Amino acid sequence: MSDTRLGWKDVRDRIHRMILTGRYGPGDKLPRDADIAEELNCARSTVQRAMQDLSDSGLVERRRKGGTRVRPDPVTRATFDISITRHEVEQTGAAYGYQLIGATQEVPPRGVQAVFGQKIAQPMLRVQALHLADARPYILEDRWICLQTSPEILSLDLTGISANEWLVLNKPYDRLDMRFYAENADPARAGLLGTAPGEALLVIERTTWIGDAPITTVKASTAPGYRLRSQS
Amino acid sequence: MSDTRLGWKDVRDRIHRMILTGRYGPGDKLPRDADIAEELNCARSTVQRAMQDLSDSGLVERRRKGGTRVRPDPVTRATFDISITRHEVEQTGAAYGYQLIGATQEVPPRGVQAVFGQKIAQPMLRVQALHLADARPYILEDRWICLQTSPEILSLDLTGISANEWLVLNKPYDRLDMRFYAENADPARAGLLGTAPGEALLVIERTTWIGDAPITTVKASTAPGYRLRSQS
DNA sequence: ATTCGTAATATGTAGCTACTTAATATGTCA
DNA sequence: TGACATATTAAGTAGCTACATATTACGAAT
Repeated sequence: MSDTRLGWKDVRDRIHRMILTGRYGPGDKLPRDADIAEELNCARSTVQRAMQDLSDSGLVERRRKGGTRVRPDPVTRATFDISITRHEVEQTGAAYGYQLIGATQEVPPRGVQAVFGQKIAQPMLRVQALHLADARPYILEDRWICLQTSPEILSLDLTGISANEWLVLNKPYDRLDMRFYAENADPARAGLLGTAPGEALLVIERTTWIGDAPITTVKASTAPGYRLRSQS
Repeated sequence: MSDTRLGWKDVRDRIHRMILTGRYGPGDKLPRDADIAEELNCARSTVQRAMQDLSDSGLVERRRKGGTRVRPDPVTRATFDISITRHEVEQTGAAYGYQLIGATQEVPPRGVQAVFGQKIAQPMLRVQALHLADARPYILEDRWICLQTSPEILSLDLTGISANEWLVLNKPYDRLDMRFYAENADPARAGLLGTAPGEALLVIERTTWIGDAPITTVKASTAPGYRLRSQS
């Protein structure tokens, strides 16, 4: 049929195109892997890999015995890469700056206790810091670090290394939870970010866990104009 | 060694844990797949699948001949599922409402022409609509639809079906570009969203393409309080 | 030394077999 | 008719072989 055999990406694209062109619509059932394999003259494992990929990207749903069908409620799945803030700044060609505002041991407020699912209030390390790009405020982070899982943080000089960077390199997480929302700058944050109070800020909240134990939660308020773009 | 053989997810978790515990740190080179396979008494293909997964999630980097190494610049990869707005609303248990504000043929402004990479200014269909949750404003969308790729949209009654939904079901895309940012509500949007001018709004911009041809671009201004959460 | 071609090597892919697992369908018995 | 055990089905996983491909490493020629 063809001089070159089909790779699993070819198979994936082929099925993808069939869905795109309406050959199969939302909710429709696709043939069994084995039949597609025969049709395309390739191995079932090739179709299986192709289908896995389509399933991962949210285009189809696969169930044992039930077969494969086009998702009736199509989702657009977007992925974002969030790297260490220093690298993010340096990648734009700007000079990175870091400024520690404060590091204190406090009992976290209700909201922070809630995201951690804590019952009893335990003191945590609160680190507030400002990331700069070409000496201009870039991201203001308000971070709470669990001292049970990261006691070593207390012996660190946080004026030199950002807690962000140290944690990413030394405390890899298991589970991650992210929230995005917009918030008006209060006077305090406006001052630190060098903007006017009331300015709309994109806020990125991240909480990381290792097993059931929380590691840290950050509220990163980005400077006005900050944009997050999806990969691919 | 064990009564049950290791699956590729077991292998993945095992390597993941080795990185978590510091057995291998950022930048470190991992053993060859074949060696790991022998070490764990499983097939190379099993290790390969495990490694692929770790690579996909941004934890390790793999290069032919170069081997596998822990990413020196770890990224946290977050995925978001964006579904049809109606489904999103209904899933919260709220009643969905849709209100068409206007549909006109216009030549798009510079900014829209730019995201589409258009050289010559061609008229497009502009659809402005409001999505409601329990009769309260939820998302205000300002959409531009390319008439070259979707001429059928002109014969639709957009008071009944949202352009959002029709496009997702009928014009699947090839490529997607997303931007997130925060913006202060201008008086017009504030009125439509039932909030005060200046309020911080989370804005989600999406542009979809089929091949090289643009399909649509939307600027979705979410009502205050809107939050986006990452999956898993 | 520098350049360039070639060999060596680790991952990537395809194909096959065999078996497992989850979900559906069916058939039996009350 | 309904409930429950059992068979069937289609995807999921593991193992193996063989070959492809991308890079690095090395060695020869200039």
